Amino acid sequence: MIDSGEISIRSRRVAWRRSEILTAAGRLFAEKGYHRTTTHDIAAEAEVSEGTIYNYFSSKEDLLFAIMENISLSQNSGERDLKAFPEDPKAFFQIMLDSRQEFLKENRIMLQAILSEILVNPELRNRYYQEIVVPQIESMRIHLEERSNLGQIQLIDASLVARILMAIFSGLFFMQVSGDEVISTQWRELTDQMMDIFFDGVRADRQ
Amino acid sequence: MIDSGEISIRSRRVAWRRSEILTAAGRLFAEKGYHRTTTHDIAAEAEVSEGTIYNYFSSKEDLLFAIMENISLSQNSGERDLKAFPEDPKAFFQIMLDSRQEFLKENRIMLQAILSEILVNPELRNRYYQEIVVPQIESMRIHLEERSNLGQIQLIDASLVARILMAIFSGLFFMQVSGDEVISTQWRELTDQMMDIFFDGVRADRQ
Amino acid sequence: MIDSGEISIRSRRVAWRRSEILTAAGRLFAEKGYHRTTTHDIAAEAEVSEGTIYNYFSSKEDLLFAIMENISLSQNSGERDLKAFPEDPKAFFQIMLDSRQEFLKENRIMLQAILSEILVNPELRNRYYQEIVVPQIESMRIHLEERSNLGQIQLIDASLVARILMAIFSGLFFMQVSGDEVISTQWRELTDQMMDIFFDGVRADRQ
Amino acid sequence: MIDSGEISIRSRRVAWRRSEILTAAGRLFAEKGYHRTTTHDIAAEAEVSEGTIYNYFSSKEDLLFAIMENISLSQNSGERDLKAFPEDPKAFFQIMLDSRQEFLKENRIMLQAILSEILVNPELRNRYYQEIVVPQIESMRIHLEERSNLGQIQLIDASLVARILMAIFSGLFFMQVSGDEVISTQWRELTDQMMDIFFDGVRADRQ
DNA sequence: CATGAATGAGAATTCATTCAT
DNA sequence: CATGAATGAATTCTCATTCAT
Repeated sequence: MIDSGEISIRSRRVAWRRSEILTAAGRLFAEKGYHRTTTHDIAAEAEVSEGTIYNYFSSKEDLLFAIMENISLSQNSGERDLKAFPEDPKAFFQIMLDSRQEFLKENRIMLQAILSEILVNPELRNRYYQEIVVPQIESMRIHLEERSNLGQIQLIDASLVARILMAIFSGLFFMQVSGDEVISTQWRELTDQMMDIFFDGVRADRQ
Repeated sequence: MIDSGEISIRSRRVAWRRSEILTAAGRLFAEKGYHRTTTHDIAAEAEVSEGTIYNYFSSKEDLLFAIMENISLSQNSGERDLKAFPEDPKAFFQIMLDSRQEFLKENRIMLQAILSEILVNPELRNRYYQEIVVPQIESMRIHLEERSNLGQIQLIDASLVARILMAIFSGLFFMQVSGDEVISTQWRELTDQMMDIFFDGVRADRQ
Repeated sequence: MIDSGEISIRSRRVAWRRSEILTAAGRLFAEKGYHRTTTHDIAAEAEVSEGTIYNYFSSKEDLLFAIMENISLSQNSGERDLKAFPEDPKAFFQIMLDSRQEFLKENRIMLQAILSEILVNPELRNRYYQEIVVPQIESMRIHLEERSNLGQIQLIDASLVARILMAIFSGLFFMQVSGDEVISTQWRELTDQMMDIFFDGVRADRQ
Repeated sequence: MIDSGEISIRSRRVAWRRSEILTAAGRLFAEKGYHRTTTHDIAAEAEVSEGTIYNYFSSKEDLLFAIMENISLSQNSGERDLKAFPEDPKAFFQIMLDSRQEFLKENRIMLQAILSEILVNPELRNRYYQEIVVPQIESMRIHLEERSNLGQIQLIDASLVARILMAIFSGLFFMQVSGDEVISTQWRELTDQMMDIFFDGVRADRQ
């Protein structure tokens, strides 16, 4: 009993330390990039010694992978919410957009931290594509097909449309990270118009 | 005569060396990222000595900025082609998409090389946003407004729609770089559907 | 107990390492000059790795400043001895000369190490002038004025005479460093005559 | 005839270029020290190409030796003036002091440039001692002995007194270079008092 | 587990010198 | 002789990682 109690306390402390370090690393990676962040910086930010980092992570790169895993997990948990919102397709997409923007806002730090590395680290890139991008495309495709089957929308290849939507999401994120402030300040108008176009197009001679 | 001949030969060699080094750097940056590429690597790839690099660029980071400038320039020269294509709006956007995809394909190396750094290097990010993103959004907005004035399309805020289109472009690029192969292999179908949606929307109950 | 013991051992080792590195640097700087001494040399001489140097000093130049501080400190501690010797002015100056020659002999390495840099490093030069030269002139001036007030010597401007004496000291040191061996081998005779001249002058037709 | 004319012009240009480079080097060495001055700097200051420097000097260090030779020469030419001033010993030393201060002022750049290196470059130091210090001590000693033989002054060991005087000269120079401004601004008063002391001493109870 | 001093393998950058033109 | 591009060895400094305490 005493033992298990101690173990529990200890393991809780261990888990806490681990996440403390991870958060510190993510914060710094996002701020100045993976390569410009030193283990010394991380130790200072997490208020532990450099040696301690290596009791929880096998290497600096391991921190990146752990961050990725974190994102992957919260991504999936965020995804669940969507299952609940049905009926009006336009409203549905609006909510989906908002939910995703919300997610990006909450995880901006972590995402920005690893996006940079994804582009140049093949291992990480592959994990990202398999664990994040593919599931999202797939889940989007299924949604689209359901809507299509319900006769709410018409589309030829759901897989391609899913990719278009994904492109919009990542593109919007990337532009925000690059410094565009219009997107977030005029988010409501932007998504409204996007939905209008998505459902009705921009054609002028439309009845 | 002799003099101008010598000068010409020398300055041509100088220009050639510079671009040789820049290409080598871009190639390596794209391959393994800016930070994992050493000046030693670049020198070897460009078949010059390390010291020579510093006769042409003041620092390793300066190479990044030079690459950015290169992109910015070829971006603008690519842009000129578009001015020529008028009339049918759908055809116009198709051509624009193709032209951009072409550009991305040709400059993928260089773009991938700096995109990664853009996310974590504020100076570079700002230059990218100001020199590449802003002009593109602006030129897109103007196109859209012209079309709108001609009564070919209807839109509420051209500036927002321009951003949506830009988001699609960068998103498509980002996904391709991340490993998605569907986008490039099914490029024709994808853009066709995208244009259909953009002009007519996905609404099922449309006449 | 254990803790404080560990800390004490560790901090003692740290202090020792620091001075070990500093001594090694001083030795080499004196031997072949600041610029011809590499951090590699210093590490070898101090029997540590190059990296370790940077755990104790922020840069190679910082080693110079630390050496300067060392001199400044031992200079001041040497100065205290002088307060004790009163009465006969000639004896007093003799002792002062000896004490200073002693100091120079003991700190020759360190002094020679930085004298060279003082001439070309404005920052260091300023520190040297403010921390070493000015206090010495000042303390000398005060001595001279006391003696003058006691009626033991007569002088017009103590501040100028202090400078003359300082010039003699540094000049004697400089000449010794430059290779003159007569000064140190005939030190006793030299100071005797110097004192004779200082008190009675060289005029022949003196009674 | 034509040939010798050309040669003469050429050799004059050669000599001019050489001294141009030497002056530029001296200026820069004095300003920021030998090691902090690059051949690139010197070339720019002398308005020639880096390669040209090596047509006149075999190495960067050779420039130092050439500067030393320059000083040595102007030192000796300066010395000649002194031969002319006889009679009153006090006036003689005054003039000597002034003449030397004048020399230091004129050659400060060059002197400061190499003094720093003298302290850490054994080869240079030896040349300096043999070519500058020894002749000066010697010439001083001879003067002193002549005066002594004339019964104008009384001294025990002229060689030691010569060294004391030399120490004063170099000490005064060193202090000026170190930042002391009192010496040069109050030069007249300082030398007056120094001469008073040198001839009559500071003893108070003197008749 | 926690610490942080020590490590040493690089990394970017500099610079005196050479040499083809 | 003049040039200045090219060189590459040398140098300072960094930093992820280890390990004795």
